[in-house]
Amino acid sequence: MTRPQVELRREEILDAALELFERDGIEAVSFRRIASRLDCSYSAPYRYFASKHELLTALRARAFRWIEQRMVDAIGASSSPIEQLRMLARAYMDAALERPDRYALMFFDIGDDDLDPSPELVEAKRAALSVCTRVVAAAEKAGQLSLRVDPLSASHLFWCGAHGLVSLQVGSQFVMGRAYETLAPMMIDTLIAGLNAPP
Amino acid sequence: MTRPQVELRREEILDAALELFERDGIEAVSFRRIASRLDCSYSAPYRYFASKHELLTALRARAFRWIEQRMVDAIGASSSPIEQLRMLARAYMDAALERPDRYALMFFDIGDDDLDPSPELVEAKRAALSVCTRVVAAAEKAGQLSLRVDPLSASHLFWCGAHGLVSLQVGSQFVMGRAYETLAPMMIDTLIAGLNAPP
DNA sequence: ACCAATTGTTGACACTGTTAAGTTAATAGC
DNA sequence: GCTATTAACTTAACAGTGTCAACAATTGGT
Repeated sequence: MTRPQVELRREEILDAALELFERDGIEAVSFRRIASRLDCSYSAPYRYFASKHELLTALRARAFRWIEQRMVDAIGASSSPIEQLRMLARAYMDAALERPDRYALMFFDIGDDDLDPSPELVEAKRAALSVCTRVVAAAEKAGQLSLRVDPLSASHLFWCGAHGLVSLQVGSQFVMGRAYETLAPMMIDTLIAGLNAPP
Repeated sequence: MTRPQVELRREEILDAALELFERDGIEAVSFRRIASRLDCSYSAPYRYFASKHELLTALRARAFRWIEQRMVDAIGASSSPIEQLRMLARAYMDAALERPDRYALMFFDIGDDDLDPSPELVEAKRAALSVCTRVVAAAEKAGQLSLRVDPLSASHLFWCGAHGLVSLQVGSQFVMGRAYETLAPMMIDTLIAGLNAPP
């Protein structure tokens, strides 16, 4: 039986890791468990991932591509840029709350990420953020958003606002006195209004 | 030699845990290491903390009280509520970036926090958030902030905005095209402008 | 068929959180 | 003062973990 290529094997390992993660959370992801699911020895995955950190990093890159796709799908449903912006934000937050563990994996894993920046992960993050930047720029160009600041900064504000709200909500980590459902559009609308306001 | 009270011993253990944490990060915090620092056996701390999760939770509560104090100190430097709001936000973000590991401990530890909500931690979070809420309410009462929404919701938006920005910056987790130093006041000013804008 | 490189296996090391059983020290009742 | 009780602590052990080194099997090229 011919063995699959390296890339395929990597994907197999990531598939197994993802299954474990989605089912039983981050603590269930271990080389031993992955190996038993793949019917190989616990040390075999080391041929493809130098460390657990590297494996989780690859998993995180996947998650960023996933949420990017969710945003891309969402903006396809409308043609008005300002409406696209609202739907993009909504899609981002909904995705995060739909899979809180996945979202936590993406952001709540401050390890030794400074070393070994993983080009794949950096690129996945950049691509996801750029969806937001493009829509903001389009909204400005269409005259639907008269930005006080440059489009890139503005898109950062939207991303930060959405991320802040959603990451405080994930795992109901913070008890807020107002419901997420009302705060989510409130955040986006307030940022839009603030960017439209005269300096 | 008379042994100290239970509360004191708890604090001793937390002190040791904090030292390890501040010096070598979250991975250095283990019952074994704490015990060796306290010259007791590795199992002794279990008399005071039922699990590692409980110990980390107590550490997190400490961190929330710390950042609350930073905010309280900051608002004392001014008497204009709207200026207090700006300084509070600044103090919050500065504190977070000054001690990124501590900030990560506060927020990036999605464990089994739903079970066992730890009244101490909940109260510490509530107290910290209420500093922000009070200042926002004061600014509105003083006519310096004409809120489109209720003060509690508005304070949530500020908190989320600051948290979002700062938590993407912590550990330079996200490569943004604009510097944090310019984004931080931009976020606060945009939210203020958005809240002041007519509906 | 042989060699080299890739891939997989086993054993081991040094850790970890956690529990159970046993030991010592301090305290309270009389 | 002596004892009974309880609290504090220690040791041993279990079931895991990431990681590495030595070894075996398998593959592909010539």
